[in-house]
Amino acid sequence: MPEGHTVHRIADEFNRLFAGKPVLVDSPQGRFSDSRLISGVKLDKASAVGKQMFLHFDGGAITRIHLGIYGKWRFHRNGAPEVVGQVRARFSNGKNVAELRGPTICEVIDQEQYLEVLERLGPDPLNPDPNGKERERFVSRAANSKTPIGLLLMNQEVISGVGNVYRAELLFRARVDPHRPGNSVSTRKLREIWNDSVALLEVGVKHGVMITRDEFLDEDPGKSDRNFVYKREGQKCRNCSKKVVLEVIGGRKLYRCPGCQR
DNA sequence: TACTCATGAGCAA
DNA sequence: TGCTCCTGAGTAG
Repeated sequence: MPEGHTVHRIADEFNRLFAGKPVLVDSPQGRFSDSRLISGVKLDKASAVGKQMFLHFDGGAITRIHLGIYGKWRFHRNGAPEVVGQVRARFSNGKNVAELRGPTICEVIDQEQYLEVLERLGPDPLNPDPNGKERERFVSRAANSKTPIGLLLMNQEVISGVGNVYRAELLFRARVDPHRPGNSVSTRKLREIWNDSVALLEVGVKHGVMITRDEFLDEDPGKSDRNFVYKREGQKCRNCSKKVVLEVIGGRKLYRCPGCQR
């Protein structure tokens, strides 16, 4: 499930399995011809910003990967199995293998292009923010926009790493109507949303699933009990018993409680 | 087996 | 706003 927490977990796994050694890279499907530029080169480290992962290779080349809605990674820790299906890219060091399927973006870029990508991305709640500067970047961008807060949270230039599930859950937890323009939400409330996103995404990194109900933050209760409103249209709100509604905003499904989020 | 849907985002109109 | 990219899981029959 590729919201930001997944991408950070994958970057961590890449660092564990591949960092510090040469990596062989190929493209069984043939659609990642840039693989020849990095195959056999040492991987310095993997990093993640929002929903994008970057593999930094010795010599400066960087592989940028964005899973999009379909993309998936599969890791094998005991050698390379036979390729099954459409594998865009395969990373291997003899012992460990990572297979990438269906990404929106898989390309090799240079330092300059890397900085351009970072420039466009908003603050990531999962990255260190010792002085609160990243939080204030988010607050400032949201508080100066007339765009509905429900759309702002999906905009990776405003906050990176939040997707459709966390968007719905963060707004429910903050009791904010997704239709409210960003500039009508108090900065105090925006800070609360940011702080909550940090907490929830960290739980997501820990468990590998998106748990948003306080009573289950330490243990996954299973798919049907993890969330307040996401994919619960027509069911009773867990807080006020009104029925959760589903509407489409910006082409994406938005779940909210009409009782709690006025 | 066939069909529908999805955690994303760029682009044209 | 709607279309498109592209893959796989879930579901209906």
